[in-house]
Amino acid sequence: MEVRTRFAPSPTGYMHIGNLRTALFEYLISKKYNGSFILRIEDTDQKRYVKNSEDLIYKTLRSVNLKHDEGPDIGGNFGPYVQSQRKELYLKYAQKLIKKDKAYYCFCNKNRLEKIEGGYDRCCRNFSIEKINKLINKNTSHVIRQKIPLDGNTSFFDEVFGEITVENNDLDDQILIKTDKLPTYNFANVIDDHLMKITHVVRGSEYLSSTPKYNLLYEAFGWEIPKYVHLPLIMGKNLDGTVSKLSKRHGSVSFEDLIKEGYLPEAILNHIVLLGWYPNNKKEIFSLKELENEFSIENISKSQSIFDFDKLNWFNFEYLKSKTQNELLKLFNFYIKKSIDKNLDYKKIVNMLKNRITKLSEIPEKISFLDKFENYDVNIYINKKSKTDVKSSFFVLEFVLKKLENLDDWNLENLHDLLVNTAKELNLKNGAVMFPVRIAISGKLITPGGAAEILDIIQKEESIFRIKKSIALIQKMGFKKS
RNA sequence: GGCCCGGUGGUCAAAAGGUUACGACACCACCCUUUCACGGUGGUAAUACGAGUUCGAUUCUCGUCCGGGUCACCA
Repeated sequence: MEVRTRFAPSPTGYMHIGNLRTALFEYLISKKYNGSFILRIEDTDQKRYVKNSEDLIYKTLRSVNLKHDEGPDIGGNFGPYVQSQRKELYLKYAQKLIKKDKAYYCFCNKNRLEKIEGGYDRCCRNFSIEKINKLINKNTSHVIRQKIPLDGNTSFFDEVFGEITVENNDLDDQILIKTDKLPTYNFANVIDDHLMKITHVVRGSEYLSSTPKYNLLYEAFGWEIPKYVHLPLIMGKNLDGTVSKLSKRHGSVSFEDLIKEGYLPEAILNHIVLLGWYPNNKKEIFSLKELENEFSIENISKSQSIFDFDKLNWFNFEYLKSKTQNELLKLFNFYIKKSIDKNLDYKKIVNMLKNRITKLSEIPEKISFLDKFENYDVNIYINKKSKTDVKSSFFVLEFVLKKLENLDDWNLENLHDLLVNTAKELNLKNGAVMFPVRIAISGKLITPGGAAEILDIIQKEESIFRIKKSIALIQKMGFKKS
């Protein structure tokens, strides 16, 4: 039998990282067994519907390369793939259940329900046919509820968690069809999964406790029960140290937020696949193709995991490192433009930034000094290791300035040599020259890149200008020429 | 609170009765170095607790504790 999995997001406006991870696992399971990955939109809650969020779902799946084989946009043999377009179907099946005495009409209004303590009291469960007909003829609004057995227990087998048994007593007569005639999530899920021939129901473990009700439904219909694969939850750490289901208060937890922060889709995917699954080897960096081969249901873990931004940073850094200069140029372009107005060589900036950033959003702040030169505290010239102070720096700068003014062929190699030779000439450590020059042209104690690199990027005219300015600054603020 | 699930360093996690308890991230130190990074080397740090089963428990059983999930006309 063909393995079929489905990703069934609700169009609520953003892609939660936990949802994406579920989609990933569903995709991987289908690929692992050469099966199909189906996309189904679950829009039965008209109140929460956010317009155009289907587009966001498509866009997200595309950007992480999770291609679906069937779905609203590409069709398939089991459509329609949007639940609101399947409305009549659910009602029909619910009525079938009523005939089988596995479901019943409930006429309780919300007011009454709210007053009952301890959940629904099953007051409509045993209404006579006459009474029901009368109420329906009077157009009394109603829902359809599942008729859960009053005693006994229900077991199901989960591929990750194993056998789980609960007392039927603990299950409530959940609503199948709402007053608006649309199905609830739990009901629509069962119907659609069966009709779409889904073999593996993959979802977060928050659904573990409602799964017995699913089984009862499948049994009532006489349908084959799919394999359940419940995934351990992704958690977030709260400010007070406690943990809870990953949500907005934990920071950026939607895919699009993470992208905005400058994380790469591949890095995000790689990070979340390792949250709840582990490979048989010690490997950590996986391409999607590799995952398709190596993924296995047996290696899904049971315990929840915390979404760790440090680790994500590391993954992002690793993926950034593996990019070519051209790829980086494309990736960095937008962020460099944010803080650079001048016409500088972006390639050089990329080279300088490489290995120095973990996420793209760090770029603007890191390189703004290339564009704007601001006054600074001259005390930053004092450095033990480089054996520099304000006075020595002043001397070096004046010395180097003349040499730079005479340098015609302004390139990285020549600049580097010039500085090294200067140090030799003055009988100083390299650092004693590099350090003050770097500060003089950047105005910063810490910069990405060294003196030669920065000189090369901002070019001769600006370099000379900045050094002169720095010399003047030292004279004015700290050290009087003797 | 009832029910369900889980519990190995700060985080992710390997070890499916016998190990000096693997590895990665983070952290720290040192080396390299032109600041910061990168890179290299090394280090700190864990089986929640208590009983049992066993020659021997991280591993099996039970209890306690802790954590999480769920109890909607939301998904």
